[in-house]
This record gives sequence, C-alpha cells and structure tokens, in this order.
Amino acid sequence: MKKETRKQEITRVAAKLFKEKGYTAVTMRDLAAEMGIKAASLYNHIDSKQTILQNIIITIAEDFTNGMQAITSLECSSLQKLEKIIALHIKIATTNANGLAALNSDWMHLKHKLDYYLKLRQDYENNVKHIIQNGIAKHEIKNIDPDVMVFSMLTTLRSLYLWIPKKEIASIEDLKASLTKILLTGINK
Amino acid sequence: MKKETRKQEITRVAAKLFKEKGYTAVTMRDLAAEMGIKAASLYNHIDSKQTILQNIIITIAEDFTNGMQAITSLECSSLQKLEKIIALHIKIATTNANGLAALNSDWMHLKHKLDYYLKLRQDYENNVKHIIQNGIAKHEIKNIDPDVMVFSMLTTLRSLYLWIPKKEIASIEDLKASLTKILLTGINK
DNA sequence: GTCTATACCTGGATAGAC
DNA sequence: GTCTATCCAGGTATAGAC
Repeated sequence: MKKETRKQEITRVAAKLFKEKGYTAVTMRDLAAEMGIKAASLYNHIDSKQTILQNIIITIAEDFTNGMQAITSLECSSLQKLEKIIALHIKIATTNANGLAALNSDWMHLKHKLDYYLKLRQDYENNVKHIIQNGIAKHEIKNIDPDVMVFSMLTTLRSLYLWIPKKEIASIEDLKASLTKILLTGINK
Repeated sequence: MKKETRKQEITRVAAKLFKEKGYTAVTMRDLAAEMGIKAASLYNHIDSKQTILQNIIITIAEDFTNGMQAITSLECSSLQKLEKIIALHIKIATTNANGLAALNSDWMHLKHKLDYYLKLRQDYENNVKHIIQNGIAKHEIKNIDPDVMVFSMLTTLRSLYLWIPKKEIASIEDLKASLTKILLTGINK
C-alpha cells in the first residue's frame, strides 16, 4: 500500500464531509479545518472544489463501468450475472462508502463531466436491464416488468453505502448472502 | 379542492427546486424567480428558508407515521401489512414526489426539528422490522436477516419518488402489482 | 403583497510572505 | 507546503415605500 498523497487525502476527507452534509453545504474552510490546515493551503494540491467532486464521482463511476464490462463478457446465466453485480456493489460500497454517497447525492453538481457521468450511468442501467431481459427470455427470471426489477434492485444496491459502514467487516459475507437471497428469490416463503 | 394559499404555493415550488438541486444549492432568489416575484417578497409569507424545509419534511414524516399507525392496528397477516406499507409509500410518492425528495436528501439540514424527524423515522423502521419479525415467527416470511429485509425494502420504497413521476398515472396500479411481487416474492422463478 | 435598497455575512479563490 | 490578508460574488434577511 503506497503512502497516500496529500491530494488523495484531501479527496478522501472531502468525500467524508460530502456524505455528512452534501457537496454544497461543505465549505473549503470546513474541509481545511478537518485536515488541520487553512483553506488557502488546499489550493496547492487541488484546483477547485468542483474538481474534488469530479475526482470522487468519476473514479467510482468508472469502477462500476469496468466492473460491468467484466460481468457482461462472462459466459454464465443471467442470475449468476446478477449475483456478480450484487457483489460488485458490495465491494465498491465497502471500499469507498463516502465516495458513493457523493455519487448518489451530488452528481447533479458536476459541471464539466455531468454529461459523461450521465452516460456512464445510463449505460450501466441498460446493461442491467439487458441481463434481466435475457433472463426472462430464457425463463430463468419471472416475467415481471423489467424496468421495475432494475429499479428495485439498483436502488437497493445504490443505497448500500448507507448501511455497510454500520456492519462488521466479518459480516459482509453474510450480507452478500442475505441480499442475494432477498433480491433474487424474494422473501415470501 | 380549496384554493392554494401563497404559503402553500411557495412550499410546493420550493420542494420542486429542492428536488432538482438540493436545499443548500437553492437560493431564495431562485425560489422567488420561479414564483415570478422578488426574494424579499417571500418573507411576507414565510419566516425563513429553514422553516420551508421544515414544513415540507415534517408534514410528510407525519403522513408516514399516521399511515403506519393505521397499518399496525390492522388485524391481518404480516405479508398483508407489508403490502399496505408498499401501498402507503406509493400513495405518498404519487401525491408529493418533490417533498419526498427533500425528506430523503435534505433531512440533515433540519435545525429545530431534526431530532423529532429522526425519532419518527426510527419508530417507522422499528415498526417495519417488528412486522417482518412477526412474519418470520409465524412462518409467513423466510428466515433471512430481518435487518437486511427492512433495508432492502425501505430503500426501494424510499426511492420511489425518483421513479413514479416518470410513469403514467394509469400505470401506478401496475407498478404496485409489480413491486409487490418483486419485493414480496422475488424475481427468481 | 410586492417592490427597491441595503445590511451583513459567508462562500470560493488568489497573492505573496515565510 | 502553509500561512495571513484580501477580493469579490452571492447568500439570507430586514426596512420602509408604494
């Protein structure tokens, strides 16, 4: 593990504050105080508040895109692919819960890269939908409105960042098992 | 339907803007412009930006609390109660999607009533959990970690406001049916 | 009920010393 | 790499005329 650069440290601390109060409500003075320095000093390491947000969000969005690319190229059933998607979300939520919060709550405050983000997000959703549609066609998945399935599954997975930090590390595997059961087989006995 | 007061109109328009940009990013000038008046004029009808947020959030939180109270006092199975909860969320999301957005994204910016809101929210979650635990005890519901079930179900339902405005009014009943199937019986055939 | 004018404060960001 | 000092834009809110 390489030593964290000052820029990375700022990005990490910013993500934590963004999660607590939201991008707009966090001031550069707040961020500086949390780092133990003055606001002006931040600008030796970063260009602007906006680029901090950009770095946080785009990094994660690309992580999801890469993860999805790996999954779609797998030779396996639709249900197995959905399982891999659940695992992908759990992994990213475990690694970077604060960044995910910013992605989920503050993406609309992106400036230059807003369109790029929206495209990555749309592509990702389309991929999930295609997997589900394939599963329906192959009679692996119940014939329910695929849009509702995508919505239900992705909103749960996208909210994991709210929840995972409260769990013990050891129980992440349990969470994965429970969540897979709930999302893929339902709770009705 | 009574005619909307100016205060109600401000609250409604504010909720719409809060949904788009978040509470902190919306200025009183933005709100005034959307109303076609000047910022100073708003203060003849409302006390502060903060009380607008408060009115939006607390009204909805109390709607949920009242709805839950009605459900818990019903004499029916746990699954039927969960179905009623789904219906409650769909109803409120249909009636007031913008207000729900503020509740979900901006509750942390409440000042005086933050603790009150958090209590209502916690009580609500506890009620859902008890219903599920009862269902497990009576073998109506699979024996999966009830916390994960509550999380999965409520995060989906809490996000409905993002989704319902995109649907046709006529398809709300379809949505309810699909969502009930997905949340209560899963998608695995 | 809305306006203009304005008070007062806090935000992001820069300049230049150390 | 961090500091102090500062700029200036834009925020909430009030006073008082119409």
